[in-house]
Amino acid sequence: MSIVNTGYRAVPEQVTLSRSALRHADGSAVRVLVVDDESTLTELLSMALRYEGWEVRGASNGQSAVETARSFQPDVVVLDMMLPDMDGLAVLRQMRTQVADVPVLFLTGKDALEDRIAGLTAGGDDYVTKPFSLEELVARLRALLRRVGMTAVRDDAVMTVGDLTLDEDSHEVRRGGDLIELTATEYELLRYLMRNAKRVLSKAQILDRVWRYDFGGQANVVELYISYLRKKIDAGRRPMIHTMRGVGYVLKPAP
Amino acid sequence: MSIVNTGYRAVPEQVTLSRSALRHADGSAVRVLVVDDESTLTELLSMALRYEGWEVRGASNGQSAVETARSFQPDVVVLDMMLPDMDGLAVLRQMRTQVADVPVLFLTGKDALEDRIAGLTAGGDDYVTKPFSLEELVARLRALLRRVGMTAVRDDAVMTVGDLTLDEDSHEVRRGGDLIELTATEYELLRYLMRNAKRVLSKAQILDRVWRYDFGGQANVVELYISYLRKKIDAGRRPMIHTMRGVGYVLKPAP
DNA sequence: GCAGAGTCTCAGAATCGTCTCAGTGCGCTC
DNA sequence: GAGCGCACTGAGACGATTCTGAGACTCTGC
Repeated sequence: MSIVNTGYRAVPEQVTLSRSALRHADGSAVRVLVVDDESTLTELLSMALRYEGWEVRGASNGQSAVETARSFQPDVVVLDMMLPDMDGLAVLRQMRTQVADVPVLFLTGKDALEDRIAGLTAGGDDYVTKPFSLEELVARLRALLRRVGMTAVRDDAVMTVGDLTLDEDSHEVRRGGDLIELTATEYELLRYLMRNAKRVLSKAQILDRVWRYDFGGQANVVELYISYLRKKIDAGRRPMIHTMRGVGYVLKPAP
Repeated sequence: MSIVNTGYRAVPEQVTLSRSALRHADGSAVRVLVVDDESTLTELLSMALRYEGWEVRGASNGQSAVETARSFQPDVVVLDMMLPDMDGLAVLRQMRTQVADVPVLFLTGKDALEDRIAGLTAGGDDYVTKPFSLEELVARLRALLRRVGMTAVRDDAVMTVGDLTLDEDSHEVRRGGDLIELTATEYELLRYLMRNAKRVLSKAQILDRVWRYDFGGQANVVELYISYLRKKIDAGRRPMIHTMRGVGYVLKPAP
């Protein structure tokens, strides 16, 4: 895990996000199969998804991916298109013979090859390009699971905190009825804050989840984007975003 | 233990805080593995954590850390990033092969090296920078354990003493429903007092637990912060913070 | 290739938190 | 009841953190 960087000092943090996991009707945890040959990425993903409360299994090549799919019977698969032994589409095809209709989230490199997977989203699958942010990846997975009807405990496309709502399907954000336009980064930051409403999040945590895993820039982007969000969401209203000096930020319903 | 600080004379102290330890369902104590090559720090930590009622094992290098992890099967690990033989992340990886999913609290030096650990909080692990205060470290450990579902005897994110409540997730403090804003130091001091409600704490004890272990300043900071806290918590109410002249302070429910 | 939007860096300004110092008050002991 | 210490608190210095404006750079769509 020599992945990322940037300079945040540790800061008193709550790392207590025991989030209520998305579940099967019978109460067992969601099962995710992660297939990637970069072991650091697989580790990072596994940790993040376990943290999400899900059960994770990993595979580093197409061969074992197919085998694991058979025995593990995952609810969703994260699949790198670039595997050493097999083409991603071949893996997909074989995997579907083992687990009919599993939704798949493809990981693709930057540009190129886009055409190879164009058409895939038509089948309900989806893809993200590397490097991605963990929040983005998790959001996509949740969307896939939602689509397959893994409705689960109160997992809705619409999130609400006080008079603030965020619709994951339409990307629409409203505060007290007013539509608010956000850029992609602002949106991701807000979603993360909302998913963890009333919980203090350190800048390090925010950076780790909302920014791409290879982000190497200045740490104060977080402050910057918090200030953008405030202008759009809190302007002229009871503030919902609060600074906890030396600790981090919290979003909570205005009193 | 030539670590610590400043000029409080030894003073009649209660060293009897047999606090109800966070436990496994079966009643056995929480197991913590502390890995650091500075033996003074390891000792300081071990004492503090045993005092917490936990079972502690120490290791001074990566090699033995991994071995100890295997045999000891800790519930949580405190791991210095700077070890003589191995990189902290390498230790983490090997340790995880021995004890799947143990949460880890990393210790890092000031800045620098930060790059090696960015991304870690994403998986639910956490870190503190040296020099830290013992209360902060313990709070983080408790948060990690809480997250892993080591729920145990009444260990909640919300603490209550009389009509005073403190929420460790949101950092929210209320007295009789009124929200009270505290600075970071005030908050830590209050948490310590609440964790030891009805117990007299000497200024030396408070200094040792709430201030960083290298604090070298004037001893009357404690008095100062107690007075800040009184203004915010006791103002105009039945006082909860009491001075025991020549002994220390107690926090207890207003009668 | 140009315009516009979005993202990020940098640096200065504003704000806030921490701690020291010193004076005052108050309780305890004799 | 007097005197001595301990405790409390106001003022202010200092340092750290956070905020924000200006601008560079990148990417996209036309």
